Amino acid sequence: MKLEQAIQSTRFKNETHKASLNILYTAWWLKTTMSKSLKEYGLTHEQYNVLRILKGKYPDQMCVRDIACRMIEKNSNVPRIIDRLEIKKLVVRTTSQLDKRETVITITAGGLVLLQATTVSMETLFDQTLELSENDAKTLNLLLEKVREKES
Amino acid sequence: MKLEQAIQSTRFKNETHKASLNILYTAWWLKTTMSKSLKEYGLTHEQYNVLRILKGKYPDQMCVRDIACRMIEKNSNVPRIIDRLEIKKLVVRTTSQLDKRETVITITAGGLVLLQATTVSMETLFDQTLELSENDAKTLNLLLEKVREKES
DNA sequence: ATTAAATACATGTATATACACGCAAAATAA
DNA sequence: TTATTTTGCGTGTATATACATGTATTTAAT
Repeated sequence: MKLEQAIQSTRFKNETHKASLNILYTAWWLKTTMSKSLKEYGLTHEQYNVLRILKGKYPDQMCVRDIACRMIEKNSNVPRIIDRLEIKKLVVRTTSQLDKRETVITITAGGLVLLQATTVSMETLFDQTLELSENDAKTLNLLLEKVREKES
Repeated sequence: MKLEQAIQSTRFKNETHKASLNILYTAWWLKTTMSKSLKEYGLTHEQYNVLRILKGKYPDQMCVRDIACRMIEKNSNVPRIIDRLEIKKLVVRTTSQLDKRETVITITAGGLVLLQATTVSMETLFDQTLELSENDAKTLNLLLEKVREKES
């Protein structure tokens, strides 16, 4: 679907303005599409992101700050996402003995199993849903980084 | 900043996978950047979106459903966003006489003035922050629509 | 005409986002 | 060593997101 149909608007100041709305809309669409699959595993988008980050360092533990700075959405309230993962026994919280201010998080065996299944489902989704050639994707990545060039 | 630095990850399955994360991160960045400016006017991202939609039809009124289907994020809870705009006297709610189920919304004179100032600020932000040529933006728009080709 | 179904909106719940504040521990300065 | 600042995390508040449910009104079916 074209952006014009999606948000029922045809008046854009210029192509850059349209691109901004297009990025926001595409991200919403992508998040929604992913969330539908994640729901089958009882995970939210943010919970999945935290589990993936933990797996990236596994079997090492990570503190909350390290997880937070790797999140896609930087203002995520990581302690509260961990609360929910802990209730589901997907991660374990411990106080660091080296620095007692730090809470260190470990993904559990159950967390790893669930994550593995979920990741397969996500990769299938990307392969089957995103109609991008490797070259198109490369161009897209370059352009998105241009958008953020003046990143603060 | 490159995506790799932003989310401190270098392991992407392929360029398409990286592009997905890049879209999500860029949208977050864009929303955050806009929100900083919007805050000066006491508006959130979603409130600004609703006001712009209302102005697009002004002086006509719009019902909640019409506003909702024009939102960038489709699952927005429009009645509650309108609650907050109404408190700030930026919009007025009335029950439609033609169909008493419908609530019709009108942007107020105050709403129009605030929106005008905010829109100028947003356009300045786009012009000064987004480093995209008209051609780059066009390519980006094409690629994003390719991403959503299999939109449900 | 009466009943059933659909529609438009409001409201409730759980989670997330954005941001502020507070506490305890650690690092630094005096 | 003591005092000050910084850091890491938890928690609180307002708003938003995602979804389910409730209520009134309209439309359609019988």
